[in-house]
Amino acid sequence: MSVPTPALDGSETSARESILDHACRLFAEHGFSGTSMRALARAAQTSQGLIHHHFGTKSRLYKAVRTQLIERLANSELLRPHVPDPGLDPVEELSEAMQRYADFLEQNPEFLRLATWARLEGDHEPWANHEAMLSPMTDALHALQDAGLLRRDLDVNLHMSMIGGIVEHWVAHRQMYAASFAPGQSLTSLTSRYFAQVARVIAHGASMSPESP
Amino acid sequence: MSVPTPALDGSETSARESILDHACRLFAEHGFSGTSMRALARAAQTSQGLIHHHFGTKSRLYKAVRTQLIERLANSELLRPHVPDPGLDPVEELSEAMQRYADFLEQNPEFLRLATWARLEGDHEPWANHEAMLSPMTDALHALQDAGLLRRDLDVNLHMSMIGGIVEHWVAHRQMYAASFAPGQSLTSLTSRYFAQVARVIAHGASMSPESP
DNA sequence: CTTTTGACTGATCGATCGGTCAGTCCCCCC
DNA sequence: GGGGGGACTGACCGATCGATCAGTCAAAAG
Repeated sequence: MSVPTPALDGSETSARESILDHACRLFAEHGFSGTSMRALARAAQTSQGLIHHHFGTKSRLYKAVRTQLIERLANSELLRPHVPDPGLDPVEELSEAMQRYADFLEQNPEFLRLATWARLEGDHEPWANHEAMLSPMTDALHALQDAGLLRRDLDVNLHMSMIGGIVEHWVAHRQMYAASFAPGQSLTSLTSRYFAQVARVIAHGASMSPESP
Repeated sequence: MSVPTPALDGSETSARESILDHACRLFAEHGFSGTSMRALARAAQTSQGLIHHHFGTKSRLYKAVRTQLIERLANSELLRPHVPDPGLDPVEELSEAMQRYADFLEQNPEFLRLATWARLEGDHEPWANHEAMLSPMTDALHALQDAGLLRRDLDVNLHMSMIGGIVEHWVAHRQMYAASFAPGQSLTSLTSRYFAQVARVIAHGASMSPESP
């Protein structure tokens, strides 16, 4: 157990970590049943037996990949408390929050893909502690309600689901959308245009409306 | 070619159609690489050789499934022009439009799943004629803009992407969301609550605002 | 009748799958 | 020096993969 070949001051990646990284990439790319242990061994430049030596079965390796990914998320700056710029417009604030989430998903593309594979493949294992992950965001929305910046007749959980869904859906489908109605255009500029418009609509629609029913 | 065993007045499904239907179900359930020809033959109560006799390779069968699904979509009531209820509030109108889309996706669960599998598996074949599919909806949104019911500074394509993304994301993730923050609650009632709230926010935020910038 | 055509089956192919295992190597401890 | 333990390899196992093929059978064509 413990660290295999006590790690050369951690500067060099061990074979175990290399396997884990390549497994993450391949599982995200081709899914569980689409990734073979032989292909993984070839990618990680090791033998197939060594993978079983370190992780046992393919399913256990898959769980190890998921566990590592959850840890990466827990330590990411995405979940660190965010101090909002006080001089920022609520619309810009929402737009930048969505952009931050989108940036994280872009820079960690395995996240969305692996979560989607898992959902399709009926993997109902605990992917992450959703409540702990989302609670800071729900707290922030509740604070907005208390501050009179968010309509009180809105269910915070549903509102957060909507915003998160918009971001995830865009990141997953942006290439298709860009090719469909903005060919040749920069993907990042289209993305910022998208979030700016979405934030404008949502922030206006969800703010304390001047016309109360 | 033509019809295998001229079809008993079409009342009984031929073996070929049975294979196609079961293939659609299995591909949607387990994906392309997760579905074996043997499992399909077992499900369709036929032999593996017959599948190859009718469809050639597994890939060709997959394409046949997709083609059949596209035809089903083209003939569905979803793409038939919808006459809006003139006495309906814009918020209710939007809410019901989203609910209609969600109902279609619920009643044809293979659609969303197969499209998601295809996207993950890097299937860049033409899934459907997107422009033809979405043009009636973009036309409707343009009409709303001309009628002064939709802000003119909104890109119609982006707005439609947002609404469609919200619906698709909800249908795909509703069980997870329901289990997360509404356990034991009816899924349909939560869904209608969700679309009602989302429509309220979007319709207010996207309508000609009393406060113009 | 005979011939032909196409749906259909079951056995079988080579390749690849996940997983196992004996054996080698090398570092560490006594 | 010697022995124990974990990293690591390559050959190998039975099972399953997609695909093929000879052959059966019934209906249509001649």
